[in-house]
Amino acid sequence: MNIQFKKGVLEICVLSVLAHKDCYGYELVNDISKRIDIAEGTIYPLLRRLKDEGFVTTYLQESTEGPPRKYYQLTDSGRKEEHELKDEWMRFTTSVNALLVGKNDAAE
Amino acid sequence: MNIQFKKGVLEICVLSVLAHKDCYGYELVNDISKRIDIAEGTIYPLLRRLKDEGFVTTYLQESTEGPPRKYYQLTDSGRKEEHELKDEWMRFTTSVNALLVGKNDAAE
DNA sequence: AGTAAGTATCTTGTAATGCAAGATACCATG
DNA sequence: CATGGTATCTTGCATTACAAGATACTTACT
Repeated sequence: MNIQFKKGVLEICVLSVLAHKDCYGYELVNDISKRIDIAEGTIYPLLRRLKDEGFVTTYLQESTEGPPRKYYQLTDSGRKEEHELKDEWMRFTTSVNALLVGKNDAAE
Repeated sequence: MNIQFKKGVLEICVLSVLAHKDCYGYELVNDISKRIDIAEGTIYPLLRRLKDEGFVTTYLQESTEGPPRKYYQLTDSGRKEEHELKDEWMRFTTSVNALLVGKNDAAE
């Protein structure tokens, strides 16, 4: 899969999944990987950025299956960001698709 | 507009426009800019890459409106690449959109 | 005890690409 | 001769995804 396509998009995917339920990093990797390849080396720095920017908060929860899990939860700001990014993504893909099908009138 | 979204996508846009007609760089910037912002500092290095990879060839043509124009023309390899990248882009956006609307059954 | 495998988090360094800003140069108009 | 539109190109920076590895907890097998 083209790595470049994912730039910026994985962030929306993470926010979108978190909009439905709190998740820990490892869980996000598994959930998102069903549709789009994503590596652990990608998700953890991304989650740190989201936290630094105030889009998520975290809480620890013990697990019987391994070390404690760090759950990520959307803030109000995160919910807003998720909405705005999704809108922007839709507008962007619409523009790109219009270009790709050649509806570029213009050229007389 | 989110710069990250464009990563890898502008390449398809350029190939797609060139699939319809030969263009020079400045013309590509103007054509594509109608739908998606693209800077000259982006297009020229991109066109150089496409040429280095054998996806396009070039020829010069004089202009009465300024310096000579360097036209870019798709090769067979370029046409193939355009087709493959477009397919990959369609598959990618389909996957992302499925994730964004939350059809992630899985979570029981 | 020791080892392996699954679960879970995190860091470091590298690669790729878009952009701002600038340099260069041709042509027309004032 | 200065300005602005046309046209090409380069340098250095910012961002993001990833491979590869380190760490550590739990279970299960030997």
